[in-house]
Amino acid sequence: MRNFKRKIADLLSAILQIDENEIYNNINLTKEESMGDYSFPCFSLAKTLKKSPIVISQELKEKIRTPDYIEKIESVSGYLNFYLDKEEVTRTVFSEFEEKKDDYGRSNIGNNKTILVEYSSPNIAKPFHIGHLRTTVIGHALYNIYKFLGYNTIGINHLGDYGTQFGKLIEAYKLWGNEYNIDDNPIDELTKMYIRINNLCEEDEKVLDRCRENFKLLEEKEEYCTRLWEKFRDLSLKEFQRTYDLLGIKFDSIKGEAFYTDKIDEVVDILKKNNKLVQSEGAMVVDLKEDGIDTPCIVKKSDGSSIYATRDLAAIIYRSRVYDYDKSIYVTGYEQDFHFNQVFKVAKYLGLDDKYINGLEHVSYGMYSLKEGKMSTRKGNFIKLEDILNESISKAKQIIKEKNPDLSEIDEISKKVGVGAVVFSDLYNSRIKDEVFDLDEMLSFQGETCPYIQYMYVRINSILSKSSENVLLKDINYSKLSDEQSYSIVKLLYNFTDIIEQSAIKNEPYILSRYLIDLAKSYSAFYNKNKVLSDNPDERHSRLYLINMVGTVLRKGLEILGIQMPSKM
RNA sequence: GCGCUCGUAGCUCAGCUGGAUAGAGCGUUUGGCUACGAACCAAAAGGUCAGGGGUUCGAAUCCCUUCGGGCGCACCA
Repeated sequence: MRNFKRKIADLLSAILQIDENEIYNNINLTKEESMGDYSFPCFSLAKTLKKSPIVISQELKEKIRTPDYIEKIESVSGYLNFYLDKEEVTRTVFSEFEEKKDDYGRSNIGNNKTILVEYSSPNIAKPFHIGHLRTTVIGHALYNIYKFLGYNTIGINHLGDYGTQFGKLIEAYKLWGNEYNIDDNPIDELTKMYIRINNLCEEDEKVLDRCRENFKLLEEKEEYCTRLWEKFRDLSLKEFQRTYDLLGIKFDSIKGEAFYTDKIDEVVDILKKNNKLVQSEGAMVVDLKEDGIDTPCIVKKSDGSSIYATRDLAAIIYRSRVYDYDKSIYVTGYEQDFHFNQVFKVAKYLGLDDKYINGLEHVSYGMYSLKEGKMSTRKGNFIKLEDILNESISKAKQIIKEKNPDLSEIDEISKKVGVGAVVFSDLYNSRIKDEVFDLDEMLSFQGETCPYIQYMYVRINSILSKSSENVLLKDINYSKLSDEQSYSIVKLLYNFTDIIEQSAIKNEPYILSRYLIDLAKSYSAFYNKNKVLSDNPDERHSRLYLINMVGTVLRKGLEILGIQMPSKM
């Protein structure tokens, strides 16, 4: 059994006659190595036991028969500190790795439950800009995290391929179609048209009405509009694919909002049947006052066409039937908090099993802004993601040429390093933080960055290939790994599964990112203090095994974040 | 106006369900390549945790309040 904290909780529970889970929750990891591995604060017991915390901890210490996995127990000013036996911990970690190797850290707590991850979801005919970076990389990382935990995971790209915006584009094409060459350079040209039509709409309300009318025609499958829409869609998808290829992302399902067009009638029917649909200012809405939301949710606009929310509701019904999901998360910016709040409330009235409703979760993240201000496609104020990735790749290439001119496969490696740097920088902070786009910071290769992790891995690799020894578990002398640097690596490795689980519980990939930095850092400190290829065979074997583990976890960890590990750089 | 959210070192951010002296990276200063890759390591300086109350043995963390930033509040997505 690997859970030392649990063991300590059981130990204390037996003596104190307190529920072991309560004790388990009160046991902390210590802050510093000098205070041991785990600590149990005795302050809350003072009242019931009518003794001072200091006395309690001292008495506890005397009552506990120190088990063999614990080196010593100390009572320090009201805390009971447990020092685990380092060899025992190391042995536990090593034997687990020996058994699982590349699957070290993988678990099956997901129990094959189905989880849907909706992410990326760019808008057709608009540039794939850095604003889409977050949903794309956070979603992809969560997708991999859940998969690693044994969930049946489905990645969904819910394209923004519908809505009034297409009415606008169709109108623009009608007006100026012959002025733009959308076949050669689709997104750029369509964007220009989009900006131009938006300006016209602002000047002239009648143009906006014609745009809405176009969308209504599209929804009614009118031939001209549909054909045009299909063309825009195909051209855009082809262009987006280049970015997805750079990022190495594939989806299990790519369906746009348009896919749900013929499914919105059912939504309307169900809501009607459940007496939830009311007329308001010409539109069909669901009143949500009872649910604590003042603004009603529009299901049909006054012209009878559908709206974002309607299509999301249709998607919920569809996905419950097709995937029978247990959980369904939506990775979008927090400006959509209100929207999803509404949709999830309305979803309660669709007559679906509670499981589908309770499984809905909006995973939101902060905004990207430019130094010049907010990004806006309409104002032409954006930076294309593809450009950033390519810039990072060429920067990586330049550095590699400088530092390692003889390296072969330089293009492949530059791609891994360059793309990794951008992706990682976006996965390094908690989702909710707003970010001001800073190219220098994003393309930084020093300090807490992806290239730092990759660099540590590459150095591990180079040591491993220098020694051709195949170290077996029986060759290891655990006493050679009790120094501060080695043991702090062991403790980090011990935590790997827990870190992945935490990332999933909070839907926060940064927990994993920061862990990988910690591990890389602690490897670097170890490396500077210990010679791996020591003349002493016991030392050499033990260290080789240890650094092989570090390398494996670093590689696996980055892979889960959606980043490739180079073997040289 | 109402709702949500954020405010920690010069900058960018961690700080787990409240626990011991608030931590990293960048930047600044200093030292380290005749040990396996210096995209590295070691060390120093740098904080009234936005302000004020409260709960608690104990608060950056929980509650209230003020201030400041961001986002949202029906026919866009």
